[in-house]
Amino acid sequence: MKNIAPKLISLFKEGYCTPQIARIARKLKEPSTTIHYNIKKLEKEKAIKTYKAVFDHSKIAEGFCTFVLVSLSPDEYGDPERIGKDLAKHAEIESVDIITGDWELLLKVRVANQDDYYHFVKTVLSRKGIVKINSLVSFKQLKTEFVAL
Amino acid sequence: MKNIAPKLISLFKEGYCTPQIARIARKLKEPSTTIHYNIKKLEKEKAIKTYKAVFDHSKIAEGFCTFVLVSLSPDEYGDPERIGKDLAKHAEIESVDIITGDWELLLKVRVANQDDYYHFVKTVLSRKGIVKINSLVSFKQLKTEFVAL
DNA sequence: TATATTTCTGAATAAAATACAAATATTAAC
DNA sequence: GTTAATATTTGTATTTTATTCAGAAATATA
Repeated sequence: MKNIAPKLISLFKEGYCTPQIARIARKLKEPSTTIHYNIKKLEKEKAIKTYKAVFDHSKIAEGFCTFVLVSLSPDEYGDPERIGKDLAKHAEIESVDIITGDWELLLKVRVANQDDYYHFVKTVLSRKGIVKINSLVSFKQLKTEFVAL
Repeated sequence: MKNIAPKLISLFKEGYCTPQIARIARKLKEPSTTIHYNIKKLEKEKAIKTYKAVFDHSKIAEGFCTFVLVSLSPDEYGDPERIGKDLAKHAEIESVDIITGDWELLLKVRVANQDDYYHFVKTVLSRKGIVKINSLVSFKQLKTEFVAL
């Protein structure tokens, strides 16, 4: 057994997909070359960043989803981007936003279960620069990445 | 001029994309039929929900992004799913989660600017069932949908 | 060990994407 | 308002890719 699925999931999270030009052409009742031209234009303008898969995370061992409000220490406060970009490297983190209000960062995190989340907090979020976090656990997701579930 | 881009964006938000089997096969150095088999299996298991595009939202008139904490009225409190599913229908809403803690719902919203957001709050979020909201505005997005920006 | 089931893979086929050239439409300059 | 430059649309030809299918190999089950 080659166990290809995990490699596919990893590739599909960020890309390795492509538009279905012929299908779109049929749907919009336009020539496929016209659709092709317009898609390439959007790509050239960098309006489209990538094409990717959306998963049912409960089926790929990522059933536990949380939003994490992060408070930074005074010395990092002025440059949340540095820590944010560092956190963004982790595969468990779906999104990183620098936000207004009482907290500096908002993360969306996906792991398999509560144990794994505890481990994630201990190893990734317990670090210099982060002084406090507040985890909002998602009981149920009704929509993700513009896709209704 | 046919103005095809908006239609493409609309289709690409939820689907109309497909895996690049040949490219993945080259990358993983496996026969393309093997890759094909494994992808179809993931699809059959419903682990993959869809294939879609990820946009640079600032380039498609969705530059203003907020996270909205929502508090429901006591009569809706027991069934946040009803309101949540209703909200999920709106194209401006990227995600809807039912969460733990002081708030019942967490929305991720994308519109063009602050004016449009004000309009969105007035028309979509000012409704029976929602008693209070708290908007966290995203200054800068470092990662979205697992894609670094 | 025998048997069923799943996974892998090459060969043949069907479908789709892309490159190209020409026609049409839009915009800008004067 | 005319002309020139630029952008968009679209058909044809070509290249690339996905898909089907049958059988082999591996794995699981009895």
